[in-house]
Amino acid sequence: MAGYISDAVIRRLPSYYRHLRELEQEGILQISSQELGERMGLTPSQIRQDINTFGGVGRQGFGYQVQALREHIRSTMGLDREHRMVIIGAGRMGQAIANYSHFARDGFITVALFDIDPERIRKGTPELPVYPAEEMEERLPGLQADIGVLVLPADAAQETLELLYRMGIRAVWNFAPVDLHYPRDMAVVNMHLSDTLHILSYQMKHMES
Amino acid sequence: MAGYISDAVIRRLPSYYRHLRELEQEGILQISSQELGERMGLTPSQIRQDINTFGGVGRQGFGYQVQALREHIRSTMGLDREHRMVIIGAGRMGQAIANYSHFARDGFITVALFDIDPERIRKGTPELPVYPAEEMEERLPGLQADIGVLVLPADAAQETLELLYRMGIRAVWNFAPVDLHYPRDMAVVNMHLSDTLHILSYQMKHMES
DNA sequence: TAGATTGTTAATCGATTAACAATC
DNA sequence: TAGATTGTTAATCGATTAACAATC
Repeated sequence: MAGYISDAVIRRLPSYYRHLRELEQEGILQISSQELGERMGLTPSQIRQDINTFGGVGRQGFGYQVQALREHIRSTMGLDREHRMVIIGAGRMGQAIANYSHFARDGFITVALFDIDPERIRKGTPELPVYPAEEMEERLPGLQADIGVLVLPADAAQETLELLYRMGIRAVWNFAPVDLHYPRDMAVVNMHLSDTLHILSYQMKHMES
Repeated sequence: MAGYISDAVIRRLPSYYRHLRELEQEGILQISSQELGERMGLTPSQIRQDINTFGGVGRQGFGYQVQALREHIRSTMGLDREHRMVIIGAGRMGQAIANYSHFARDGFITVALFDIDPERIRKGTPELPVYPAEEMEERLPGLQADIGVLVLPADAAQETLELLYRMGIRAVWNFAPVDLHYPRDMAVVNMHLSDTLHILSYQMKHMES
């Protein structure tokens, strides 16, 4: 009976995971909330609160075991199993995502891409096939994918999400610059590239020179 | 004298901008906080609070003028001027960012890429040159760039940021999976792809099936 | 044991929501 | 004018920080 974890904490989970992985690589075995806080830019108090909400494993007087904590967060995030992605849109960005090795390291493997452009379809390889978008219905069942990645024009995103849903896919990683509507039993996270660039622009403009 | 805008509001600015642009394309001239809230998934109350903190321009009894509001947000975010980006790392992802047309539409143009791989350097074109990383110091002044985009391995990101800073660049868009340290007169936003994928994984695992 | 650091409760802070008077 | 909807103040909610007793 894992307790409720607030959204704010969930958004920090990947950061914890990343920093603990770094610590592990540096050969650091245990760390206090004080030190971890300094590295992550959080207060020690918040570190302890966070770790407790997701079932932390600290030890008074010593701190936290780096490896144990990382393993715990890893399984909390469901990274202890493999995820199979299909990418809809095989342009430069779609191909870049398909080939980005960091995802594979965490168990996210791309099993296929889809596109409407014959040129892009021709560029598929046996390991990373690019199928015609019109074959999605017939191909998806065999691919056993659980994540759909939308890397296509904004106006095609909504209908594609709906098709993925009908085909049983319940998770979408959306790179199209639109906010999608989706059923409650679906998980969607957005990767709005332009949005973060716009925030950067804002910060540049309002900098304490 | 533009008042203080909280971080929470700043993070929503791009979303306002995106939705207002959509409304404009649909030919909608004015909208109430009620309707805009429905589209954006926010309460009318929050819409009004937000718009007021960034100097909104509503009219009692009618609502907000779509175009005027969009223009206002556009200039608030500093999108009324051109930004010149240099991309450090010309792999698939770096090239995908360089060629992503949406950024250009908002005035973010890529003026050059840098890389250490001769193969990638050779693939540069006159419009999108890929220079050797070792030439950064000599080339950057002439490029007149104001944004550095880091699309390189995590262990090279920090030193590259520092080099960019020395060369006068005060804004960094970071795709490397590390948290960087930077001076207070620098703006950095992170695009941690893996982080959002991990959040998706969490949500898949904890779904109300 | 004594010292250090967690786990946890209480206090504070900030952001969101509700309510309603102002006004177009 | 009457109706609608904003602008803004007050109430609520949630997240962060502070404090300290528990305990390794």
